[in-house]
Amino acid sequence: MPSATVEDYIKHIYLISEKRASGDVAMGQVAEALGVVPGTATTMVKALSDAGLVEYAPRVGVQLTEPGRKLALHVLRRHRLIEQFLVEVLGFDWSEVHEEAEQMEHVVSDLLLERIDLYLGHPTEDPHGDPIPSAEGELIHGAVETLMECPLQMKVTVARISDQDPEFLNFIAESGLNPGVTLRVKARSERAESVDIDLIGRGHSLTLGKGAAVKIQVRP
Amino acid sequence: MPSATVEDYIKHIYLISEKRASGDVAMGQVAEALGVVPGTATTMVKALSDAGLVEYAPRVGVQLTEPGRKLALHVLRRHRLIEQFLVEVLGFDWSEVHEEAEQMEHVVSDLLLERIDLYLGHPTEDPHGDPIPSAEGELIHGAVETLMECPLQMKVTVARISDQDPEFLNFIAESGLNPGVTLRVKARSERAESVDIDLIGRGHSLTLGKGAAVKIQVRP
DNA sequence: TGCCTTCATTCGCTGTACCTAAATATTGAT
DNA sequence: ATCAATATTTAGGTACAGCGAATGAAGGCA
Repeated sequence: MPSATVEDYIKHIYLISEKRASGDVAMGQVAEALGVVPGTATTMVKALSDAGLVEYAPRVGVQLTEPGRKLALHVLRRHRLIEQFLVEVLGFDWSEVHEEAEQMEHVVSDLLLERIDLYLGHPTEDPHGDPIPSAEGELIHGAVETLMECPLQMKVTVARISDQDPEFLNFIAESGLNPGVTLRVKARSERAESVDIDLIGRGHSLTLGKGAAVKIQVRP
Repeated sequence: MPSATVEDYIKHIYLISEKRASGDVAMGQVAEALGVVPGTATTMVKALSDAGLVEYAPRVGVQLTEPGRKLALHVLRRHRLIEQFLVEVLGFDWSEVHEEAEQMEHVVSDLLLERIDLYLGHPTEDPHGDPIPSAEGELIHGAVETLMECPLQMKVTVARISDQDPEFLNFIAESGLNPGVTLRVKARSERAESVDIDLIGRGHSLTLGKGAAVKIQVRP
């Protein structure tokens, strides 16, 4: 069984490459995501390569192999199902479940995971709107755009908040921007790096900076 | 925060000394319980001693200090609440929860633990009848006797099964000896090392060997 | 009494995962 | 085309938790 460290590396490499869309993930990114110095990441990634979980090209970057991708999705499934369970069943706030799930994802057995999945009725998304991979390693992620990209004036629904920082998530909740809420982007200013949005139903509007807006993903 | 290894050592030292009632726990027992070679146990116990969790007398044995006892009870609380949760909420069989809890007990936060406790309505016993220590480190264990000690013919209730082996627990369940069941010891044979018991209500009786009988604890 | 078995301890070594510091390669700017 | 800044790799070192073998103490028994 892979160690918790190996699972963390694979998971983060997956998450970065999912975001960046380009083939290779730079070692600097890996080190940064894992909170280790670059040298540590290099050593570890070489070990992952020996284990057949990644393909590693020195001074170019790293890329998951098929077994690596399978493992990443499995870890993500554990993480997201745990988060959903903590919120739905044990009354946790969505802003406080990430750290807890981060620990638990490395110890829950497949048996427990499937019981959780069953108990929750096979959910497809976690509390942040992130898709939950199936037990077979399939992942259906609806086409989403950030608030910086979506068409102006169109009625859209918040699908996903791509950040796990409790502070930020609390801010989102206080602003009424939880997944499921519908809104419209009224205006966008490139030079001010801000967007004006209108919360439909709620009748009030607010302005977000670019940094926050790119973390909020919506679908039509 | 203590490592999972430290928690395991402290927990097992507590469990052994609880059973044996004598002051010191021999190093051999510790090594055996942890599944390590004696040398490893010696090294680790010395480290625990430096950390103030145990009192260690070379060639005599080891004993928990007050902080050590606190930690042991805290770990046991985690373990037993998790077991109870898995059985009560997620429909696990009591014979299959031990291994799962063994892993989870090292990662659940205090916050999560108290939510579980609340969800279950502050249970005082786990599925095996083992008492659950309070958050403050108190442990109330009702006076119990094994089937080898309790008075003959007296109506007693199964309180606790002191074994975590799934095979044995399945046997207990199949025999209808789960905690809560009432029975009467009809006869005991010292030379055959066996006891005849009568399941009250169920109307049928069975014979157990000493090895099994000492693991079944009852109260009047 | 002295030996022998049992149990415990010490010692040297392994693997994992991390670090710092130094060396080297790449890239972008002049 | 060269050089400075940035990124990456190598080298050497630490802590933890384990193993196996050699060594040491303690009690039982001839």
